[in-house]
Amino acid sequence: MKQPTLANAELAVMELLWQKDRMTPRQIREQLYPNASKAQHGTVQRLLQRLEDKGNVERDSSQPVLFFSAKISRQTYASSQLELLAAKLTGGSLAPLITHLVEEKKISRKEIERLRAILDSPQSDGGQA
Amino acid sequence: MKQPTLANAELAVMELLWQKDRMTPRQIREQLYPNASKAQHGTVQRLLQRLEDKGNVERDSSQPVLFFSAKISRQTYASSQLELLAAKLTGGSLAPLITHLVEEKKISRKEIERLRAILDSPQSDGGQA
DNA sequence: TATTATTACGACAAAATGTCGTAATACTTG
DNA sequence: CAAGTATTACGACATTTTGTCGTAATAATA
Repeated sequence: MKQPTLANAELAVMELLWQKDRMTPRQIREQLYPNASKAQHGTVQRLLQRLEDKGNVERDSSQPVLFFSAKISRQTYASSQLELLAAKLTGGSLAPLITHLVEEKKISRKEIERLRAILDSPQSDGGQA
Repeated sequence: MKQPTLANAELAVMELLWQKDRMTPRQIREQLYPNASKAQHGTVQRLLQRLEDKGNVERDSSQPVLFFSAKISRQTYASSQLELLAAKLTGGSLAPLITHLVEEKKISRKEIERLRAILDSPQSDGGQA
């Protein structure tokens, strides 16, 4: 469950997969390297393989061509990174992080309203201690 | 203002400085490497220097011995990392991160109450758009 | 069956990280 | 004051991580 932090190039691949749901290595390469030089085929393959090793991506070999898709959603990844951050810096608690941003007025009123709405929603009544 | 992400060994030093306010390199070494071998003097010095370069730490040379102290508080650093995370993954917005955690019940009720309290506090009414 | 696309995988260069050694400086004490 | 010790600055590596590329093997297609 603890997602390792992804490097930039890896994240760029995930970004694509979060948008298009499933892509072939070729499609990914064309997006990442528009000037599609011959060499970059391997680069993409390499990144995909590493992402697969880390469990962020999964392949579908049932088709004539390979397809890759995100196994971890953007929000799942983002949240796990947030948990990681909290674990490393604030004993796992989010409150200190948010508090500081609020005090420094780094969060807009609109954003605060959104957060309030989230916390007031029904789902937020089921958390375990 | 954009704090670069600190590496583990660097963070370990910051951890000490966040607790003790100011320390000499020697004190830091004794904490980090209890079996104080001769070699580790330089390691600590190196870490301190890098942290200073990154602006996370500052030195006080006015005393007979050097003193280092955190220039960036834990919360400032933590929050800036949170902003970084949001910028990279959710277009700068915190709502999706929190939402997901709430939905997955990764946030305890107690924590939710704390967050509510924060967002309901007076300070949270001054944010810019 | 040639030709081309696809896939797997090894190899590297560059950068970041963690560690150590040493030379220079300051300090202490016999 | 001189010898020894602690302190500091800084350079040098070994390791890891990242980003990139090449090539050999396989599959698809004309």
